[in-house]
Parts: sequence; structure tokens; C-alpha cells
Amino acid sequence: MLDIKLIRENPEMVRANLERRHQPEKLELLQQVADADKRWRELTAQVNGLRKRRNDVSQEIAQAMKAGKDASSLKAEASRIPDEINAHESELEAKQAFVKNGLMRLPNLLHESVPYGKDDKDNVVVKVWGEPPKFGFSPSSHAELSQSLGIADFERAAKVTGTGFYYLRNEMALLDYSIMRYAMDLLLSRGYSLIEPPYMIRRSFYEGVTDLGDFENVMYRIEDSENLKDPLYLIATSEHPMGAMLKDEILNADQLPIKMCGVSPCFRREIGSHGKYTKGIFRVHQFNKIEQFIFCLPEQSWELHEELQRNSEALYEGLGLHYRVVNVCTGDIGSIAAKKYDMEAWMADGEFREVGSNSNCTDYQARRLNTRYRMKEGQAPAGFVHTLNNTAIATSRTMIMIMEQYQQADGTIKVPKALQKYMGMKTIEGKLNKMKI
RNA sequence: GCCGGGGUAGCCAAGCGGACUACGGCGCCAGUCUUGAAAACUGGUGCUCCUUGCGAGCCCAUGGGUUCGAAUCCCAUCCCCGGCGCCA
Repeated sequence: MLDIKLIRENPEMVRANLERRHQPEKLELLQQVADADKRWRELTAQVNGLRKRRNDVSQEIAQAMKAGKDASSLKAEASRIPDEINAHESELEAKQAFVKNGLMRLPNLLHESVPYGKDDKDNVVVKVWGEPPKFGFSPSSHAELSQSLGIADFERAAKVTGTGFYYLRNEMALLDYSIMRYAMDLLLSRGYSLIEPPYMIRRSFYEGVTDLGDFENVMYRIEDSENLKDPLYLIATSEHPMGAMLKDEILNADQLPIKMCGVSPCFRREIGSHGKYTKGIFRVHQFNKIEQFIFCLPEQSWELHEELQRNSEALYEGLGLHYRVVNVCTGDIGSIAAKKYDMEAWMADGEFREVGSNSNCTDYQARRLNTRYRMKEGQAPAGFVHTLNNTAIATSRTMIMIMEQYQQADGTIKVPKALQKYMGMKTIEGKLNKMKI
């Protein structure tokens, strides 16, 4: 959420930002918000004047009654004022709601280092690590490999829950947990606190961490929520419960930065098919993820954004996986990020696909969450904190990378050295407690 | 789930229809004093608007209601604490 004062005092800056983002449709919204805010201020002045009259007359009534005088004519006058106030109040509330809603829908200000561009084709590759594996055979997709090894069952998952789900078996289930444990150990060693969050959170908290428009498309709602006005939703990432954790709180500067590493399954209704790489576990309704999340002082966030990036890169490099990093351009970046790096991994068909993203949300998310900081105990809040979030590892997509990059001619898969101690094996051969179904 | 007790500013806490302009304390900020600090003393300490003023409005968990007037009375909802019940 942007600060309304920025729109009052520096609308040109907000306008230029929308143009850089290629969101001309939002220019009109910006103007509407500015107009509604102006009207809100006029109405506020009028209504406050009426409220003052009401308060004054009520005081006179009190004094008259204390003096034993008749106050009935004053009462008659006073009883007319609430109607006048009500006549304006509904418009006042409507304008206020419009401004708030508009502010929620205007995107964050971009950092100057975000490359200008129209769509994902204009993202700028800033790093390439490793090389594509050289196979003396035609490589298979992870979907084919997992089926032939008998370590995943997509047909029965489709039967039971519909498309977009999976049963992992034996080595692949172990691989899932091994990747999580590997990522947890690395981030713990770098000082991040490990968090297992609630897997569902209330809607009112969700509004603080993400876009309102995402709800009905992306999130699963729990029908049986006890409080129907504020129902529970399954989390789409542990970023959300971690962000919501400090809603309406004020942190002391010496408590910051707060660095967390969340572990949880993620639930998403919208998995977008459109013929894009739909086989296997690339796009699914449920997957496990280790997520990094930071609350920090404004002056710390750009340095920490790079730290998060180094952590992600260390995780993939430790697994020996070929990847690249792109600086997401102005036309492709999400609305809450001021700057975003995407991690893209090489897959067996020779394409790079997104496996994680790293965003500095500056104060945009914190303003929605109302998470502030003060320089010292007892002092008034000095401003909003900055928040950052970064996929450390999404196990589903990391499994794809490992299976497709470490496959061998006989259809088995080498286990990256760093995972062998967690897996208890050096090669995935599909022999562990093999199921005859 | 049931029965009690609660939710007041950064924190603690009083108030329980009309001087509440929300008492008091702690913390914090500024000033006086001091070589400096502490102590002491004085003033300030939430949000919004603009005509920036000893200006006005708002704020007592949240949303409604009663009233000329609500922190205070009524209704609904949420949350916390204690006890009982249920339970991996």
C-alpha cells in the first residue's frame, strides 16, 4: 500500500512509476484516488464543523440542566444535528473506503535498478551458474522418470483429488524431506530462525500480506470456519503467516532485522495450465516450500535483499544445479515488490523455468500490515519496517531439477552429494520397498 | 463446548451517562541545572484534517443500537485469562 501523502504531495512520481510498469490502466485509478481524497478532506471539514456544533449544544444542555433551567428547546435543536451529520457521513465513508481500496490496488514504487521492459522477455539475466549436463542419450522429463522408477503416482492422485496432486513414494518422498532438511540446516547455520507456521490464517490477516484480488482465484477457503465473517484460508506460502505474525506490532530497532526460515506445505487453487509443462509436479495444488522472510529497518533492506539472494544461490550451488538469475523487469514485476530476482533452473527440454523469486517489498507490505518500528523503547513509532521474502527452496521444483539434471542412461538418478547423508543412498533406483501397484 | 473474569494510549492502570479536555504511574522526548551524566524540577507524549491555532474532529477490543450527549447503558461478534468437559 502506498502512502496517501505521497499522492497528495508528489503525484508525478507515482504517475511516472505506473508508466515505467506499463500499467496505463492504473493512471485513471490514481486520478480517481486523488479526487476522492480531495473530496474526503472537504467532507471531513464539513462534518467536523457539524460535530462541533453538536458537542457545543450538548455542553449547553448539560449546563442548563445543572442550573435547573429548561433545556427542551436546546434539546430540540440538538436532535436535528445527527441527521445533518448522517447526510454527509455516508459519502464520507464511501470516499474513505474508495481511497483505501485504491491505495491497495496501486503498485509499489520501483527501485531504480529494475530494468525497463514490457514482459518476461525483457527480464535481464544477471548470473548464470554451472552448465547444462551432457547426456549421451535423450534425457527424460521428471514425470517420465518418476513413473518408470515407480516413485510417483499421478493417475491415482487424479482419481482421488483431481489433477494437480500427486502421491510420492519411497525415494521421492524421502527426496522431498531431504531437500527440506538440507535447506533448513543451511539457513539455520546462517542465523535464520526456523518457523513452522499455521497452515491456515484468517482472511483479515491475509489482506495485509497479499493482493485482495488473489483470494478467490488462488486460495482455498475452509468452509467450516467457526468465524464466517473472517474465515480461514489455507496458506499459499509460509510468507503469509510469517508476515501476518507481526501485524499491528511495533518493533524496537534493536530487535531488527528479524530473519526467519519458514517450512510448510503450500496450497494453491490456480495452477494455470495453458499447455505449459503440465505433466508431473511443476504446477500442482500442493507442494512443500522453505521460505525466507525478513522484517528490517528501511536502511537495511537493500543489503539484505542481496543476502537472501546469496542464500538461494548457495542452496542450488550446494546441490550442483545449473541455474540462472534474472532481474525482473518493470513490466513483469509483481505489484508489491520494489525489486525482484527470479531463480530459473535448467530443465531437460533445455528451457529455463522459474523455481523461486526474491522480493524486496520495502514498506509496501508493512503499511498494509501496520508493522512499525521505533528507535528506542518508549518512543513513538518512527515509520514502517521493510519486508523481504524469498523462496529458499520449493521442493517440488527442486526435485524436478535434480531428477532431470542428474538422470543417467539406465533411468536411475544420482543423488547430489549434499543430499546423500539425508537420503541414505547415492542413487535413486526405485528399489526401496517397491510397490507392486 | 460450558461456566466465570477480563480487553482503556508504547507499558501498567483509574474511571462505569454530562469539567473525560480519558486521573495517576512507568518509559520516552525537550528544557532548566551540570564540565558531562544521573537525580531533581518544568513542559510535552495516539490518529486525522487544514485556515498550523493555546484550531477542530476522532480514539477506551470490533460492529451496531439507545440518548440532546456513551469509555460508561443495551445487543452481536472477536480475542485473552481461570475452572470444568473433550482430546492426539
